[in-house]
Amino acid sequence: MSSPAEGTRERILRATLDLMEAQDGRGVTVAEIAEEAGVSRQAVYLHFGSRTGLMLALVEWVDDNLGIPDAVSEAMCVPDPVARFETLLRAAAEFEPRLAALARLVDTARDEDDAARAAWEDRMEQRKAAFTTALEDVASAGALRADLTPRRAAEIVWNLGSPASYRNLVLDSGWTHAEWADFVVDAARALVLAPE
Amino acid sequence: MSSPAEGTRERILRATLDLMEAQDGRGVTVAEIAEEAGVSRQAVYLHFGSRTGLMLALVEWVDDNLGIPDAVSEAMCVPDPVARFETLLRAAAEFEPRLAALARLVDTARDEDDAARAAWEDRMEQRKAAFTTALEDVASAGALRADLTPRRAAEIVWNLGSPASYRNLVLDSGWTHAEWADFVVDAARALVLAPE
DNA sequence: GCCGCGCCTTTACATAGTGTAAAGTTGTCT
DNA sequence: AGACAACTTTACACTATGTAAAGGCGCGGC
Repeated sequence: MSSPAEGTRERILRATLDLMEAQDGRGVTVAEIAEEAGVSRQAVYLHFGSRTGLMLALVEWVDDNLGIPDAVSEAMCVPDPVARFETLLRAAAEFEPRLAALARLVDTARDEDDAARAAWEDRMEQRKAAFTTALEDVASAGALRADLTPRRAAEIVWNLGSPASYRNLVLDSGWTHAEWADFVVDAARALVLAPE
Repeated sequence: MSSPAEGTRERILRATLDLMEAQDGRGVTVAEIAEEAGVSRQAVYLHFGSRTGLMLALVEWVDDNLGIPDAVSEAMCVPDPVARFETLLRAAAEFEPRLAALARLVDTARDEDDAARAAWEDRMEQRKAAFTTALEDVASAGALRADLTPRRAAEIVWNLGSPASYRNLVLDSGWTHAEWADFVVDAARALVLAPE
């Protein structure tokens, strides 16, 4: 992990994530990141072009290094559509804490930066798409509430498990992560699945 | 109440709100605000001390000028506790669009500014407190779900109707405001009220 | 050996926005 | 007229982002 093979680029990305988690995503400057990574400030610009470029790279890097694809493909193996959907949702909820600081940073940046905005919306869209697919199967099995389309149900579920929801309930209202994850799954069940 | 001082102060606040709504809360500078209000940049600092001070004043000003207290006290007159709670929630949902741009600005600022953070959290806390009170009456009437405290139920409801939820579903997912408001009320009913 | 090249450092500078300081202007009240 | 408050003007300090340019240094190939 921390072998000499870890290049400057990785060191910068790791330093950024570390600082963000330590400072809860607040006011992390390029100079601080460079110092934390033990490189010059210019090295950051050489690798990422700008603060925004760094953040976009970070979003991708975190996605690729947090095991999210694994968890998703594992969830896909569950045979029953309803159970599959709930497994997927729970997996998403599981990753939320690690994503929270990142979400906060990008969310702040997207107010000022169109590229960051686009990248973030793309990530969120992928998430909605994953829920939509899972919920199409749920609908085929007749287990979706009659007045909802899979897409609309996916938007409801995505909202329930979004970084914003995590922030509201865990970071700002003092819930534990486990309480929040249970709530997300229960609420999704109550709101988008057909009553039995 | 109509001294020249009040006039300038109000012009600045109105200009800030106008610019925020026009630019969706993105990158509004003190210089722009001053120009829009037709005053010097220093006048803003004379009145509000800092950008943060301006935002805090704006939050209060908007609260006092959007008719929110009226709507709340009106909701309080509904006799049945459950109907009262739902009226309160619907009133809150009704004000969300006007609050959304403001929420965005303050939400961005609170990542970097402790005073803005505190002020915003205070407002949100008041909102949760209002729901808590309403839900205590619901609980007394035996209409709250058995496994929830009024406070916890209030947090769930507040999250459902929060600026973050509005942003997720209306601004980012293309729901209409009416669809969102209906969803918030229906979801609150399903999640915190006892099944009949 | 040494040349070139990629990677990084150092230093300097341009720009934008926040916030402070201080002197000057203007209208109003007495 | 004179005092006062509100506001303007000008100037400056500071911080953060981003750009520019020149130089150091190790490493593989000739």
